[in-house]
Amino acid sequence: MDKRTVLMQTAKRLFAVNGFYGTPTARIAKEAGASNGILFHYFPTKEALIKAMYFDLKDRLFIYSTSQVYKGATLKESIYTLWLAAVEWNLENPDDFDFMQQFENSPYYSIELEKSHRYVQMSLELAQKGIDEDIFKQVPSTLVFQTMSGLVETAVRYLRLFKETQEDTEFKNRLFEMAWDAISKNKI
Amino acid sequence: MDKRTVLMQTAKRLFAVNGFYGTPTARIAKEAGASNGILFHYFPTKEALIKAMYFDLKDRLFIYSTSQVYKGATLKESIYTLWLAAVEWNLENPDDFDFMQQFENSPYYSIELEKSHRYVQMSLELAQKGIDEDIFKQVPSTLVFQTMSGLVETAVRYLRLFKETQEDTEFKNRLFEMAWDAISKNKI
DNA sequence: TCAAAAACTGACTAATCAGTCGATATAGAT
DNA sequence: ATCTATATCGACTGATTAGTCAGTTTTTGA
Repeated sequence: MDKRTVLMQTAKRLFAVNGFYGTPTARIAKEAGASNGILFHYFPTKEALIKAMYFDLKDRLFIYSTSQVYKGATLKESIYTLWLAAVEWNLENPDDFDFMQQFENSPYYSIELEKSHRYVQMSLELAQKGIDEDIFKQVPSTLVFQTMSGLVETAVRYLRLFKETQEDTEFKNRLFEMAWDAISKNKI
Repeated sequence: MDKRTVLMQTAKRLFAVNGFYGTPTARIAKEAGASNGILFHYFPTKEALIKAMYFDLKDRLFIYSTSQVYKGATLKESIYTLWLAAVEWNLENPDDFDFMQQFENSPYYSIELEKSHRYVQMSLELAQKGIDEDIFKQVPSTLVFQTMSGLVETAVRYLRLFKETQEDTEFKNRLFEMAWDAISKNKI
Protein backbone atom coordinates (compact mmCIF):
# COMPACT_ATOMS: atom_id res chain seq x y z
CA MET A 1 0.00 0.00 0.00
CA ASP A 2 1.40 3.38 -0.93
CA LYS A 3 2.55 5.78 1.76
CA ARG A 4 -0.04 8.39 0.88
CA THR A 5 -2.83 5.97 1.78
CA VAL A 6 -1.07 4.77 4.91
CA LEU A 7 -0.69 8.38 6.03
CA MET A 8 -4.41 9.02 5.53
CA GLN A 9 -5.41 5.87 7.40
CA THR A 10 -3.10 6.62 10.29
CA ALA A 11 -4.35 10.19 10.44
CA LYS A 12 -7.94 8.97 10.47
CA ARG A 13 -7.29 6.68 13.43
CA LEU A 14 -5.47 9.35 15.41
CA PHE A 15 -7.96 12.10 14.56
CA ALA A 16 -10.87 9.91 15.67
CA VAL A 17 -9.31 9.45 19.10
CA ASN A 18 -7.46 12.69 19.76
CA GLY A 19 -9.11 15.18 17.45
CA PHE A 20 -7.54 17.29 14.71
CA TYR A 21 -5.70 19.59 17.08
CA GLY A 22 -4.74 16.86 19.49
CA THR A 23 -2.84 15.09 16.74
CA PRO A 24 0.50 16.58 15.65
CA THR A 25 1.53 15.97 12.07
CA ALA A 26 4.82 14.57 13.36
CA ARG A 27 2.92 11.85 15.20
CA ILE A 28 0.92 10.91 12.12
CA ALA A 29 4.12 10.52 10.13
CA LYS A 30 5.85 8.54 12.85
CA GLU A 31 3.00 6.07 13.39
CA ALA A 32 2.62 5.66 9.64
CA GLY A 33 6.28 4.67 9.49
CA ALA A 34 7.11 7.68 7.36
CA SER A 35 9.10 10.83 7.72
CA ASN A 36 7.78 14.23 8.57
CA GLY A 37 8.87 15.53 5.20
CA ILE A 38 6.93 13.02 3.14
CA LEU A 39 3.65 14.01 4.75
CA PHE A 40 4.11 17.56 3.51
CA HIS A 41 5.23 16.24 0.16
CA TYR A 42 1.82 14.64 -0.39
CA PHE A 43 -0.27 17.22 1.46
CA PRO A 44 0.92 20.84 1.40
CA THR A 45 -0.76 21.63 4.73
CA LYS A 46 -2.50 19.79 7.55
CA GLU A 47 -5.79 21.27 6.36
CA ALA A 48 -5.22 19.84 2.88
CA LEU A 49 -4.72 16.42 4.44
CA ILE A 50 -7.98 16.71 6.37
CA LYS A 51 -9.99 17.83 3.35
CA ALA A 52 -8.50 15.12 1.15
CA MET A 53 -9.55 12.57 3.74
CA TYR A 54 -13.08 13.94 3.77
CA PHE A 55 -13.54 13.66 0.03
CA ASP A 56 -12.00 10.22 -0.04
CA LEU A 57 -14.37 9.07 2.68
CA LYS A 58 -17.52 10.45 1.02
CA ASP A 59 -16.45 8.79 -2.17
CA ARG A 60 -16.04 5.36 -0.60
CA LEU A 61 -19.44 5.75 1.06
CA PHE A 62 -21.02 6.67 -2.27
CA ILE A 63 -19.55 3.66 -4.04
CA TYR A 64 -20.54 1.29 -1.26
CA SER A 65 -24.10 2.62 -0.92
CA THR A 66 -25.05 2.78 -4.57
CA SER A 67 -23.64 -0.67 -5.28
CA GLN A 68 -26.30 -2.11 -2.95
CA VAL A 69 -29.36 -0.66 -4.69
CA TYR A 70 -30.77 -2.93 -7.34
CA LYS A 71 -32.54 -1.91 -10.51
CA GLY A 72 -36.31 -2.11 -10.36
CA ALA A 73 -36.52 -1.56 -6.60
CA THR A 74 -39.44 0.50 -5.32
CA LEU A 75 -38.70 3.90 -3.83
CA LYS A 76 -39.10 2.62 -0.28
CA GLU A 77 -36.80 -0.32 -1.02
CA SER A 78 -34.18 1.99 -2.47
CA ILE A 79 -34.35 4.35 0.48
CA TYR A 80 -34.18 1.43 2.88
CA THR A 81 -31.17 -0.02 1.13
CA LEU A 82 -29.36 3.32 1.16
CA TRP A 83 -30.27 3.96 4.78
CA LEU A 84 -29.06 0.53 5.85
CA ALA A 85 -25.89 0.78 3.77
CA ALA A 86 -25.01 4.10 5.37
CA VAL A 87 -25.75 2.79 8.87
CA GLU A 88 -23.74 -0.40 8.46
CA TRP A 89 -20.87 1.29 6.71
CA ASN A 90 -20.56 3.72 9.61
CA LEU A 91 -20.75 0.90 12.14
CA GLU A 92 -18.01 -1.00 10.36
CA ASN A 93 -15.86 2.09 10.01
CA PRO A 94 -16.22 3.85 13.34
CA ASP A 95 -13.12 5.98 12.78
CA ASP A 96 -14.63 7.27 9.56
CA PHE A 97 -17.81 8.17 11.40
CA ASP A 98 -15.96 10.00 14.18
CA PHE A 99 -13.77 11.75 11.66
CA MET A 100 -16.76 12.91 9.63
CA GLN A 101 -18.69 14.15 12.66
CA GLN A 102 -15.70 16.10 13.78
CA PHE A 103 -15.06 17.48 10.33
CA GLU A 104 -18.63 18.59 9.77
CA ASN A 105 -18.57 20.51 13.02
CA SER A 106 -15.20 22.11 12.45
CA PRO A 107 -14.24 25.41 10.81
CA TYR A 108 -12.96 23.43 7.79
CA TYR A 109 -16.49 22.48 6.79
CA SER A 110 -18.92 24.50 4.71
CA ILE A 111 -22.24 23.58 3.18
CA GLU A 112 -20.90 24.31 -0.30
CA LEU A 113 -18.20 21.72 0.23
CA GLU A 114 -20.84 19.12 0.95
CA LYS A 115 -23.11 19.97 -1.94
CA SER A 116 -20.26 19.47 -4.38
CA HIS A 117 -20.29 15.75 -3.74
CA ARG A 118 -22.09 13.20 -5.89
CA TYR A 119 -23.28 11.30 -2.81
CA VAL A 120 -25.35 14.32 -1.85
CA GLN A 121 -26.53 14.96 -5.40
CA MET A 122 -27.78 11.40 -5.78
CA SER A 123 -29.64 11.57 -2.45
CA LEU A 124 -31.30 14.84 -3.38
CA GLU A 125 -32.59 13.41 -6.65
CA LEU A 126 -34.13 10.48 -4.82
CA ALA A 127 -35.76 12.80 -2.30
CA GLN A 128 -37.26 14.85 -5.13
CA LYS A 129 -38.61 11.69 -6.71
CA GLY A 130 -40.45 10.78 -3.50
CA ILE A 131 -41.93 14.24 -3.25
CA ASP A 132 -43.08 14.25 -6.88
CA GLU A 133 -44.70 10.85 -6.48
CA ASP A 134 -46.55 12.15 -3.40
CA ILE A 135 -45.01 9.47 -1.21
CA PHE A 136 -43.03 11.94 0.87
CA LYS A 137 -44.35 14.95 2.71
CA GLN A 138 -44.59 18.10 0.58
CA VAL A 139 -41.43 19.76 1.87
CA PRO A 140 -38.19 20.79 0.13
CA SER A 141 -35.97 17.93 -1.00
CA THR A 142 -33.03 19.32 0.98
CA LEU A 143 -35.10 18.98 4.13
CA VAL A 144 -35.93 15.37 3.34
CA PHE A 145 -32.25 14.68 2.77
CA GLN A 146 -31.10 16.43 5.93
CA THR A 147 -33.73 14.64 7.98
CA MET A 148 -32.62 11.27 6.64
CA SER A 149 -28.95 12.07 7.22
CA GLY A 150 -29.71 13.18 10.75
CA LEU A 151 -31.60 9.97 11.44
CA VAL A 152 -28.79 7.84 10.03
CA GLU A 153 -26.51 9.55 12.54
CA THR A 154 -28.97 8.96 15.36
CA ALA A 155 -29.23 5.28 14.44
CA VAL A 156 -25.46 4.85 14.26
CA ARG A 157 -24.94 6.55 17.61
CA TYR A 158 -27.60 4.43 19.24
CA LEU A 159 -26.36 1.14 17.79
CA ARG A 160 -22.83 1.99 18.86
CA LEU A 161 -23.96 2.71 22.38
CA PHE A 162 -25.91 -0.53 22.72
CA LYS A 163 -23.76 -3.05 20.95
CA GLU A 164 -26.18 -5.91 21.55
CA THR A 165 -28.61 -4.28 19.12
CA GLN A 166 -26.09 -4.21 16.27
CA GLU A 167 -26.93 -7.68 14.99
CA ASP A 168 -30.66 -7.31 15.61
CA THR A 169 -32.20 -6.95 12.17
CA GLU A 170 -35.69 -6.54 13.59
CA PHE A 171 -34.51 -3.63 15.72
CA LYS A 172 -32.81 -1.98 12.77
CA ASN A 173 -36.03 -2.26 10.82
CA ARG A 174 -37.80 -0.36 13.57
CA LEU A 175 -35.13 2.31 13.45
CA PHE A 176 -35.73 2.60 9.73
CA GLU A 177 -39.49 2.84 10.24
CA MET A 178 -38.92 5.86 12.49
CA ALA A 179 -36.94 7.54 9.73
CA TRP A 180 -39.44 6.54 7.09
CA ASP A 181 -42.39 7.84 9.12
CA ALA A 182 -40.62 11.19 9.50
CA ILE A 183 -40.34 11.81 5.78
CA SER A 184 -43.30 9.92 4.32
CA LYS A 185 -46.94 10.85 4.18
CA ASN A 186 -48.93 8.86 6.67
CA LYS A 187 -51.81 6.70 5.63
CA ILE A 188 -54.37 7.63 8.20
CA MET B 1 -21.74 41.96 34.81
CA ASP B 2 -19.00 40.03 36.55
CA LYS B 3 -15.83 39.19 34.68
CA ARG B 4 -16.38 35.46 34.93
CA THR B 5 -19.56 35.79 32.87
CA VAL B 6 -17.97 38.19 30.40
CA LEU B 7 -15.11 35.74 29.90
CA MET B 8 -17.56 32.91 29.17
CA GLN B 9 -19.58 35.00 26.73
CA THR B 10 -16.49 36.19 24.90
CA ALA B 11 -15.14 32.64 24.75
CA LYS B 12 -18.46 31.43 23.35
CA ARG B 13 -18.40 33.98 20.55
CA LEU B 14 -14.80 33.25 19.63
CA PHE B 15 -15.19 29.48 19.89
CA ALA B 16 -18.25 29.57 17.62
CA VAL B 17 -16.26 31.31 14.90
CA ASN B 18 -12.73 29.98 15.29
CA GLY B 19 -13.18 26.73 17.18
CA PHE B 20 -11.67 25.70 20.50
CA TYR B 21 -8.17 25.31 19.18
CA GLY B 22 -8.31 28.32 16.94
CA THR B 23 -8.95 30.53 19.95
CA PRO B 24 -6.01 31.26 22.26
CA THR B 25 -6.84 31.91 25.90
CA ALA B 26 -4.91 35.17 25.64
CA ARG B 27 -7.32 36.38 22.97
CA ILE B 28 -10.36 35.50 25.05
CA ALA B 29 -8.98 37.51 27.96
CA LYS B 30 -8.03 40.45 25.77
CA GLU B 31 -11.41 40.70 24.03
CA ALA B 32 -13.20 40.32 27.34
CA GLY B 33 -11.23 43.31 28.63
CA ALA B 34 -9.50 41.20 31.23
CA SER B 35 -6.02 40.02 31.93
CA ASN B 36 -4.61 36.66 31.06
CA GLY B 37 -4.17 35.83 34.71
CA ILE B 38 -7.76 36.36 35.74
CA LEU B 39 -8.97 33.81 33.22
CA PHE B 40 -6.89 31.14 34.93
CA HIS B 41 -8.02 32.44 38.28
CA TYR B 42 -11.62 31.53 37.45
CA PHE B 43 -10.90 28.48 35.32
CA PRO B 44 -7.86 26.38 36.19
CA THR B 45 -7.46 25.15 32.60
CA LYS B 46 -8.89 25.90 29.18
CA GLU B 47 -10.75 22.59 29.35
CA ALA B 48 -12.38 23.63 32.63
CA LEU B 49 -13.59 26.81 30.95
CA ILE B 50 -15.12 24.85 28.08
CA LYS B 51 -16.88 22.37 30.37
CA ALA B 52 -18.20 25.13 32.61
CA MET B 53 -19.64 26.82 29.52
CA TYR B 54 -21.33 23.60 28.48
CA PHE B 55 -23.07 23.09 31.82
CA ASP B 56 -24.09 26.70 31.99
CA LEU B 57 -25.60 26.49 28.53
CA LYS B 58 -27.57 23.30 29.20
CA ASP B 59 -28.87 24.88 32.36
CA ARG B 60 -30.15 27.98 30.61
CA LEU B 61 -31.80 25.81 27.99
CA PHE B 62 -33.48 23.73 30.68
CA ILE B 63 -34.84 26.77 32.49
CA TYR B 64 -36.09 28.35 29.28
CA SER B 65 -37.73 25.17 27.94
CA THR B 66 -39.51 24.05 31.07
CA SER B 67 -40.85 27.53 31.79
CA GLN B 68 -42.85 27.29 28.55
CA VAL B 69 -44.75 24.09 29.34
CA TYR B 70 -48.04 24.66 31.10
CA LYS B 71 -49.72 22.40 33.62
CA GLY B 72 -52.48 20.25 32.21
CA ALA B 73 -51.06 20.12 28.70
CA THR B 74 -51.49 16.88 26.78
CA LEU B 75 -48.37 14.86 26.01
CA LYS B 76 -48.26 16.03 22.41
CA GLU B 77 -48.69 19.63 23.50
CA SER B 78 -45.85 19.29 26.02
CA ILE B 79 -43.54 17.69 23.47
CA TYR B 80 -44.42 20.35 20.92
CA THR B 81 -43.73 23.14 23.39
CA LEU B 82 -40.38 21.63 24.36
CA TRP B 83 -39.43 21.01 20.74
CA LEU B 84 -40.33 24.57 19.72
CA ALA B 85 -38.60 26.06 22.75
CA ALA B 86 -35.39 24.19 21.92
CA VAL B 87 -35.56 25.18 18.26
CA GLU B 88 -36.22 28.85 18.92
CA TRP B 89 -33.69 29.09 21.70
CA ASN B 90 -31.03 27.72 19.37
CA LEU B 91 -32.06 30.10 16.60
CA GLU B 92 -31.84 33.05 18.96
CA ASN B 93 -28.51 31.92 20.36
CA PRO B 94 -26.59 30.71 17.32
CA ASP B 95 -23.25 30.89 19.13
CA ASP B 96 -24.59 28.58 21.79
CA PHE B 97 -25.73 26.14 19.12
CA ASP B 98 -22.37 26.18 17.35
CA PHE B 99 -20.53 25.84 20.62
CA MET B 100 -22.65 22.88 21.67
CA GLN B 101 -22.27 21.09 18.34
CA GLN B 102 -18.55 21.52 18.49
CA PHE B 103 -18.39 20.40 22.10
CA GLU B 104 -20.47 17.29 21.58
CA ASN B 105 -18.17 16.23 18.76
CA SER B 106 -14.96 16.96 20.62
CA PRO B 107 -12.80 14.77 22.84
CA TYR B 108 -14.09 16.73 25.86
CA TYR B 109 -17.53 15.21 25.53
CA SER B 110 -18.72 11.91 26.92
CA ILE B 111 -22.17 10.42 27.16
CA GLU B 112 -21.89 10.24 30.96
CA LEU B 113 -21.37 13.99 31.05
CA GLU B 114 -24.63 14.50 29.20
CA LYS B 115 -26.68 12.10 31.27
CA SER B 116 -25.76 13.95 34.44
CA HIS B 117 -27.85 16.92 33.39
CA ARG B 118 -31.41 17.57 34.50
CA TYR B 119 -32.42 18.68 31.01
CA VAL B 120 -31.74 15.16 29.77
CA GLN B 121 -33.35 13.52 32.79
CA MET B 122 -36.54 15.50 32.32
CA SER B 123 -36.69 14.61 28.61
CA LEU B 124 -36.16 10.92 29.32
CA GLU B 125 -39.04 10.88 31.79
CA LEU B 126 -41.34 12.43 29.23
CA ALA B 127 -40.25 9.89 26.61
CA GLN B 128 -41.00 7.05 29.01
CA LYS B 129 -44.44 8.51 29.67
CA GLY B 130 -45.27 8.45 25.96
CA ILE B 131 -44.11 4.87 25.66
CA ASP B 132 -46.12 3.73 28.68
CA GLU B 133 -49.25 5.44 27.37
CA ASP B 134 -48.78 3.64 24.05
CA ILE B 135 -48.59 6.93 22.16
CA PHE B 136 -44.95 6.47 21.17
CA LYS B 137 -43.44 3.51 19.37
CA GLN B 138 -42.38 0.67 21.65
CA VAL B 139 -38.66 1.46 21.68
CA PRO B 140 -36.29 2.46 24.49
CA SER B 141 -36.83 5.93 25.94
CA THR B 142 -33.21 6.89 25.20
CA LEU B 143 -33.86 6.23 21.53
CA VAL B 144 -36.94 8.46 21.57
CA PHE B 145 -34.92 11.19 23.24
CA GLN B 146 -31.98 10.90 20.86
CA THR B 147 -34.29 10.92 17.86
CA MET B 148 -36.01 14.07 19.09
CA SER B 149 -32.70 15.78 19.85
CA GLY B 150 -31.41 14.86 16.41
CA LEU B 151 -34.49 16.29 14.76
CA VAL B 152 -34.26 19.51 16.75
CA GLU B 153 -30.74 19.87 15.36
CA THR B 154 -31.95 19.15 11.84
CA ALA B 155 -34.69 21.74 12.17
CA VAL B 156 -32.32 24.38 13.54
CA ARG B 157 -29.78 23.78 10.78
CA TYR B 158 -32.46 23.98 8.12
CA LEU B 159 -34.08 27.14 9.50
CA ARG B 160 -30.68 28.78 9.77
CA LEU B 161 -29.90 27.92 6.18
CA PHE B 162 -33.18 29.29 4.82
CA LYS B 163 -33.77 32.37 6.90
CA GLU B 164 -37.05 33.19 5.20
CA THR B 165 -38.61 30.13 6.88
CA GLN B 166 -37.70 31.28 10.38
CA GLU B 167 -40.85 33.32 10.90
CA ASP B 168 -43.09 30.81 9.14
CA THR B 169 -45.09 29.17 11.91
CA GLU B 170 -46.87 26.88 9.47
CA PHE B 171 -43.53 25.58 8.21
CA LYS B 172 -42.27 25.00 11.73
CA ASN B 173 -45.41 23.01 12.46
CA ARG B 174 -44.60 20.76 9.53
CA LEU B 175 -41.07 20.32 10.83
CA PHE B 176 -42.55 19.28 14.14
CA GLU B 177 -44.93 16.85 12.46
CA MET B 178 -41.93 15.10 10.90
CA ALA B 179 -40.37 14.69 14.33
CA TRP B 180 -43.66 13.62 15.88
CA ASP B 181 -44.30 11.04 13.17
CA ALA B 182 -40.86 9.55 13.78
CA ILE B 183 -41.49 8.80 17.44
CA SER B 184 -45.27 8.29 17.61
CA LYS B 185 -47.35 5.30 16.65
CA ASN B 186 -49.18 5.93 13.43
CA LYS B 187 -52.90 5.72 13.26
CA ILE B 188 -53.36 3.62 10.14
C1' DT C 1 -10.13 51.47 60.72
C1' DC C 2 -7.60 47.89 59.15
C1' DA C 3 -6.36 43.22 58.24
C1' DA C 4 -7.41 39.48 55.54
C1' DA C 5 -9.37 37.76 51.51
C1' DA C 6 -10.49 38.14 46.89
C1' DA C 7 -9.93 40.17 42.38
C1' DC C 8 -6.78 41.40 39.22
C1' DT C 9 -2.44 42.44 36.42
C1' DG C 10 0.86 41.33 32.58
C1' DA C 11 5.42 39.85 31.72
C1' DC C 12 7.42 35.52 31.45
C1' DT C 13 8.47 30.44 30.25
C1' DA C 14 8.70 25.85 28.83
C1' DA C 15 6.82 23.19 25.58
C1' DT C 16 4.77 22.26 21.32
C1' DC C 17 4.08 22.10 16.47
C1' DA C 18 3.29 23.21 11.34
C1' DG C 19 5.95 23.56 7.79
C1' DT C 20 10.96 24.04 5.47
C1' DC C 21 15.05 22.60 3.35
C1' DG C 22 19.04 20.52 1.62
C1' DA C 23 20.40 16.08 0.99
C1' DT C 24 20.01 11.24 -0.58
C1' DA C 25 17.74 7.20 -2.66
C1' DT C 26 15.09 5.00 -6.18
C1' DA C 27 12.76 4.08 -10.49
C1' DG C 28 11.68 4.83 -15.27
C1' DA C 29 12.76 6.35 -19.72
C1' DT C 30 15.97 6.76 -23.61
C1' DA D 1 24.81 4.07 -18.60
C1' DT D 2 22.90 8.36 -17.74
C1' DC D 3 19.49 11.64 -17.09
C1' DT D 4 15.25 13.20 -14.88
C1' DA D 5 11.58 13.06 -11.93
C1' DT D 6 9.74 11.53 -8.01
C1' DA D 7 10.00 9.55 -3.29
C1' DT D 8 12.07 9.84 1.02
C1' DC D 9 14.57 11.45 4.99
C1' DG D 10 14.99 13.99 9.54
C1' DA D 11 17.12 17.86 11.73
C1' DC D 12 15.80 22.43 12.21
C1' DT D 13 13.13 26.93 12.99
C1' DG D 14 10.04 30.59 13.89
C1' DA D 15 5.89 31.27 15.79
C1' DT D 16 2.46 30.20 18.97
C1' DT D 17 0.31 29.19 23.34
C1' DA D 18 -1.36 27.21 27.98
C1' DG D 19 -0.40 28.13 32.22
C1' DT D 20 2.63 30.55 36.16
C1' DC D 21 3.93 33.82 39.43
C1' DA D 22 5.18 37.65 42.10
C1' DG D 23 3.21 41.48 42.98
C1' DT D 24 -0.78 45.32 43.16
C1' DT D 25 -5.47 46.89 43.84
C1' DT D 26 -10.09 46.41 45.56
C1' DT D 27 -13.59 44.59 48.51
C1' DT D 28 -15.36 42.89 52.75
C1' DG D 29 -16.66 42.46 57.40
C1' DA D 30 -15.51 42.74 62.27
